[in-house]
Amino acid sequence: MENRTYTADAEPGDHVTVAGWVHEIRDLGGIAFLILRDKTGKIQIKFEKDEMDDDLVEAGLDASRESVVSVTGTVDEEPRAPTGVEVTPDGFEVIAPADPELPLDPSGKVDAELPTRLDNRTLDLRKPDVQAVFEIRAEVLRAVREQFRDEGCTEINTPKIVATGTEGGTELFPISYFGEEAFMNQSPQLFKQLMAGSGLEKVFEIGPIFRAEEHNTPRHLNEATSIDFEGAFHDHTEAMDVVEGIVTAAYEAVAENCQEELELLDLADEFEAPSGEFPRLTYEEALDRINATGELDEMLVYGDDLSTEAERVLGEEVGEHYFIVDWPSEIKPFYIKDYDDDAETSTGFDLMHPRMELVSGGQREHRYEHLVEGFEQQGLDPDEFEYYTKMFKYGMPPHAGWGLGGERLVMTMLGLDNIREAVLFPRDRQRLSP
RNA sequence: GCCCGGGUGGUGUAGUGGCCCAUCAUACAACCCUGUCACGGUUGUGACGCGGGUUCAAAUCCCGCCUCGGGCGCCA
Repeated sequence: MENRTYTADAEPGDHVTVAGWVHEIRDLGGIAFLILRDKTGKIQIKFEKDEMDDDLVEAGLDASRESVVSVTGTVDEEPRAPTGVEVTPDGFEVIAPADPELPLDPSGKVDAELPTRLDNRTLDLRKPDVQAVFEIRAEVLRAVREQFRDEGCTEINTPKIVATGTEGGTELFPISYFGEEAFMNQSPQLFKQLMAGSGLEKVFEIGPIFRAEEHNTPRHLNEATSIDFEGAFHDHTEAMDVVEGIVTAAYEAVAENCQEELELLDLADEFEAPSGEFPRLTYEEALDRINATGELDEMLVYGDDLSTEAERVLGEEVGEHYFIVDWPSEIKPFYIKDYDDDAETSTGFDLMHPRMELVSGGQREHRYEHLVEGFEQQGLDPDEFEYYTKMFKYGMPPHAGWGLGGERLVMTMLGLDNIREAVLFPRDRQRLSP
């Protein structure tokens, strides 16, 4: 739109055209105010009934809330106006009227529940605090990319339509691929490993992953954004160094570049980037600390996986991001390498936020025979994964990597109650549209 | 997959057998009001998820269905 001025840029003395949505109309009788909202904020438009053209006043006051309008007029300094300036219009046009009956209230006077908000995401995202979440999400992704690039990683994009599942375990969405059975990929795991063995060596991918699990919780999605890393000649401790850098960079970028958004979310005072070095608890230390709290009905013993409750208890105990390392091999996937001097202990690790798991990773099994053996022990047919395993015959370096849940990162960073708030159009057990 | 708990005007709610042709807020409509900033005031509009059952009487109790949220498992 030519000659459009953002409301935030309207200076006293200017003659401007502002365009946006009708936020509210307050009619006081002889004088009325229309509050116009755009991406940058709000501005007050003044209608003085005795002193202005009747048609202009009528057009302005007849506009329904959330209609898109453009207003041309003079900007004046006005201490009584909410932003200190107001526009006296000489032109007013309704560009796109809004039905007076709105499915939710973008002015935020009346709350709407999450399903209502998600059904009407466009209107929901007219609320500044909702916008702030997605501005921050964008900044997180930008900072993560920059940090990876600074570390010499190459961004890759791998197929989301695949012939076979990644590593077994989670359920996959089946699709028909020209009549052939195919699946939506649950993880870029196998492909990024193949690239770690290529000349690219250090790669990352930010992309969707699909999981057909019928869970129904505030921290699961069936389509999520995974931030993945894989590095050749990395061991698991070096991979943990990388994830520390990534998570810290994301927090620092938000602290530095998103003050306005943090204020909208009432987080400006408390928001703090982590130190950059997360405690690395061994699995056994984690068990001891959980058991020491006495909060669990039953003491955990070696070999137990950590239940949701155990994770919560440990999170409260540690109070910051932390790693759990040195898991028993039996409860970590076969493609994660065991220690060379201790076949019972895995190099797998998890990065935890006090509220939930954020990352899982480890050093990969790069030895061809061990890998094929692992497939067989899992009851998987190595032939189906031949496209993958065969590359381990042609010089596959030791490598390590991890996957970080993008929405979980944003959710825990901002203290969101529900992961769906961190996605524009979430896909969950109940929701396939919009 | 197993287990809980919900669905009342457009939105968010009150109401757990008769006091309910259903409360309040917001919205919408009309009128009054020249400095609002969640403007205020008066009047009005608008709802018990669907189907069946129990009862003299059902928003309220029972059954089925639809639908939503949550807990666990599992995971990012």
